Amino acid sequence: MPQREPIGLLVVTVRRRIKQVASILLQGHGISPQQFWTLVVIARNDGVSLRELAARRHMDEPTACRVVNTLVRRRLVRRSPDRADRRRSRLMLTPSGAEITAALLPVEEAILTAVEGALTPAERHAVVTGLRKVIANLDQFEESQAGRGSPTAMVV
Amino acid sequence: MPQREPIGLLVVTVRRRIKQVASILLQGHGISPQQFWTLVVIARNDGVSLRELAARRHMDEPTACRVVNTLVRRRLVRRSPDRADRRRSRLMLTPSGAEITAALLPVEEAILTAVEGALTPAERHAVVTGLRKVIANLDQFEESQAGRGSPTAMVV
DNA sequence: GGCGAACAATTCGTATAACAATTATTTGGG
DNA sequence: CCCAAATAATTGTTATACGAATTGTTCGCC
Repeated sequence: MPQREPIGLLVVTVRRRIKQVASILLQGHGISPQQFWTLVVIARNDGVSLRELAARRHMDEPTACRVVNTLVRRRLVRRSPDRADRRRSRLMLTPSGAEITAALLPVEEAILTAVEGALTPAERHAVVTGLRKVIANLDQFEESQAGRGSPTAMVV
Repeated sequence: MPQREPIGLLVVTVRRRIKQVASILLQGHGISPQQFWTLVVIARNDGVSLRELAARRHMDEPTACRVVNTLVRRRLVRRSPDRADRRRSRLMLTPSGAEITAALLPVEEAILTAVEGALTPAERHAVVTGLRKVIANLDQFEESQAGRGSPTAMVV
């Protein structure tokens, strides 16, 4: 009905639908969507740091840390200490993790198709560039609002 | 700079940024983004049912119910029994709720500008129609996968 | 070499939101 | 008229994710 449906609401809906589709496709695998995406990133980037993992999935580090914890507990992922930097640990799949993930890679493709399959390349491009512009605008807004309430703030 | 960044990831980022901007703009008002959106819907649709409220913000009913609970507890919203149907209750702002919401309506406008302000009408239209297409495609996929008891087909 | 800033990972608390199941009420068919 | 199905609201449980603060480590710089 609403002709002027805000982009924000559409975005919320898209996100929920993707998660639902992922849940359906993952049924019977004993893997949650969150765990699934984490496994895929590690499979494609063997030895990533937690930071990189979080950045690639656009989630924050505490969240990534907790998913990794559960995956480590389930023996699907292991942390290997980084010799060059002892703060860092490198994430990699265990053999059983690699096995499960290999079986799940088609799921990733299916999700991508379910999301973007109906768009022509031009439509897809328009959506991507549009959303990037939205993100840039929101970032700019946040920067312009930064530092409010700070006693040392003097810049207008 | 991934050239083929999936729409799913962009959507996640947009959503988080919107929430962050809303949080910034709501600082000092003692209102969470979730509560804010709920108040705005009730202000614009006096006497809505919980169902309508949930549909308008694209959240499910239990979630809406809980937000309403906290708003009722804070004396910003009240439930008025519907005489025609005793299952239903009509949601409306209390005087203090109306006062607060009136002060917050500019915030809604600011958020909309922060999100969509950088887009030309054509860009905006491309994003909206593209995302609608994505949602339709995901819905279709879910239906084609039916066989699971999830009749929760809410509004689109 | 050592000290303070920056950084990686983590823990903690909490907000948000979905699905499942329950309760109370209304409605429609026989 | 009454019972079965549908409906509106709710509670219960769980997944997901963010912000703040902590800990251990490295780096910049004098």
